[in-house]
Amino acid sequence: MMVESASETIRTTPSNQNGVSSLSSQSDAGGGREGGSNGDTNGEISPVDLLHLQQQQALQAARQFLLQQASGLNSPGNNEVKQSPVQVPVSMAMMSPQMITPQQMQQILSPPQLQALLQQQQALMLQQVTHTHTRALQQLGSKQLAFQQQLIQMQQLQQQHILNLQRQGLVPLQPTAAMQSLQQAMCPSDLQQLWKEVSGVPSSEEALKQAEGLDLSTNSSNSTSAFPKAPSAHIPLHSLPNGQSHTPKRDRARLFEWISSFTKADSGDDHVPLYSKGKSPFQSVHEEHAGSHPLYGHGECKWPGCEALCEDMGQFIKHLNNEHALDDRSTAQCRVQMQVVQQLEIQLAKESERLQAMMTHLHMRPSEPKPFNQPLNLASSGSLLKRDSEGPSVISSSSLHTHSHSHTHAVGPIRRRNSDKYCTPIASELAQNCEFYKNADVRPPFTYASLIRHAILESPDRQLTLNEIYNWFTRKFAYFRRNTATWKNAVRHNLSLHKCFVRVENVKGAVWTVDEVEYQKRRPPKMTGSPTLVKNMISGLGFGSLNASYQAALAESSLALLNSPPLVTPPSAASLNMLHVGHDDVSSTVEQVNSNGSCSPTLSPQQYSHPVHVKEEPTEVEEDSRPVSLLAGVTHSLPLPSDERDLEEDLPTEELE
DNA sequence: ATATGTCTAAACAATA
DNA sequence: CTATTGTTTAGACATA
Repeated sequence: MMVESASETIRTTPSNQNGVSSLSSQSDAGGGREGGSNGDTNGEISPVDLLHLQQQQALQAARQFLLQQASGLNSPGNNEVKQSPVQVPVSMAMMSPQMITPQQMQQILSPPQLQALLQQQQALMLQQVTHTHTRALQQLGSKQLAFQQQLIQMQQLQQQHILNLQRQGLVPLQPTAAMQSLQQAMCPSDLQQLWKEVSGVPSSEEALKQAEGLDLSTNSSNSTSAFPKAPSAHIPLHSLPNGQSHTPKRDRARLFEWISSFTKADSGDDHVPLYSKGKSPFQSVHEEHAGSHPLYGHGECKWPGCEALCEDMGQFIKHLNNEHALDDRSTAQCRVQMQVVQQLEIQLAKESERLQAMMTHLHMRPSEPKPFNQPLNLASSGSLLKRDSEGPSVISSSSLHTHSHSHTHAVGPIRRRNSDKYCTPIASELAQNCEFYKNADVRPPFTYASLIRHAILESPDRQLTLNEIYNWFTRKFAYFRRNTATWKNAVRHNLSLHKCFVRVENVKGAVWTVDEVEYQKRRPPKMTGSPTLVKNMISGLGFGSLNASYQAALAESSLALLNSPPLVTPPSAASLNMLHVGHDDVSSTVEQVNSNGSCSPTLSPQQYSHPVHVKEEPTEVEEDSRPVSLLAGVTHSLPLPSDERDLEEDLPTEELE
């Protein structure tokens, strides 16, 4: 009862900094609702309606923009503006400083590109001016109108991005009255006319569907197009040896798998709780150039910041393989692009939220389905999820796609380094994607046992009551906010079943602790790190078919592989481990080294000396001698991915929302 | 074919 | 008495 209410609280609390949760969570599975609620019934459009429509259009435009960012593809026709050479800089502008540092930026962007950024700024201003003629739009065909409108909205978004950039001091301050000028340029009557015409074209819902169709098709056809940043797909750049272009074969293979894992376009089955292998075929970067290529357009390479001229596809392919091979730089750029997309998603969410706030302020009812803020809150986006009616819900591929963008890194900066306290793969994975799991209705790729262990180890005293464990689950994972009976039973089952969980009588009741020795003993799934397996696990996280457990174990394995800190396992050894050693070998290697290197809390000497058999005879754990505190301090020296850690350094330990 | 590990479901007892 | 907590068993899956 208490638990239920707790989880309910979490569910309805805006627990992410995107702030969309609380708003969009109200949306139900109202796919059935047909638009129409825009209130343009009698040809009369209130200012509020206009506002709303405008926002919708903006969001739609943003979404399209986003899709193009994601795909890097020139959709035929109408996107000269969006696909201007300054595309990357503009996108970069949207990144928060936490996302990408100026240094990174300079590494990735050539000086000319940075300059282009400034030019973009100028160009935008010019465009804004040109749009003072929006009246003329009325004479245009409706489709053109719609497009123009999208452009306008897009520019609004871009302006905001520029603003962000300015905030970072990356761009000299310039007048950014874009929105105002735009809105001033159009008197209400203009707008009315415009919106009428626009709304005559594709409804926003239709547009959304189209967009999603595009999304999907893009996703499935371009391996480089979408970077769902599958929860565990994180390959720390620093894990690559030296920042050199030379990349050991194995690592190359790893990178390749990582990248191709993004191609997964699997539509989840219903009823399957568990992450399973991506069932989509392995789509390689090489398979997709059947005449066109998302990275090739207008005779030039569309790789962010490249623009190399290529006469034909063949030449482009050659260029692609030569210049954008699988190396650190390319991977870095991939990540950047990933973050670009994520930032766009965030922006989208913010716009959605703003819309909601505006509507609320104007005493509008929460109003009609807002397709655009759905993607950010998949856990409750009924229209995107198959759910509720059939037990465990699974994110549909489209939502997955979006989702992965929006949440994975959406909150990158907010990641809690607290979770990195323990050098386990699950810890770093959770640390990196905690927001993702918190908001996405995706089952985490870990076994119950490992989750429980993590929960316990994460607690200050390394002990939790059952209820606290429950709460941890619901707090950290949207997935565990449903079907409580099932997973709670599983939790209890695991607690009882595994020797590694030790029940300890406490003053205020019983708490559960972890016997790390037992835990380490416990599971040596001899997974021989099959690259394919790993890839599948990564790409298939959480979606698709059944079989939970093993896949979870495998997922953990793959995580161990992918997250194993390079400092601990030297490149050569790492690659060896990767392919020939069981995952636990890797992780335990890590942890052992860590413990030797005085950094692993989990395998500290204290732990080893800790009584193991408490189950039969509950031993009293002396609260004073808890090894925890002593270990906690060490965590900062973890040889973990530094670029990630830096960002988390100054954050409070636990953010509870 | 077997062992292992996991998940789910369920029955049941003890406790708050 | 009810709800929670904890234990145990059993079946299903998947892989080594």
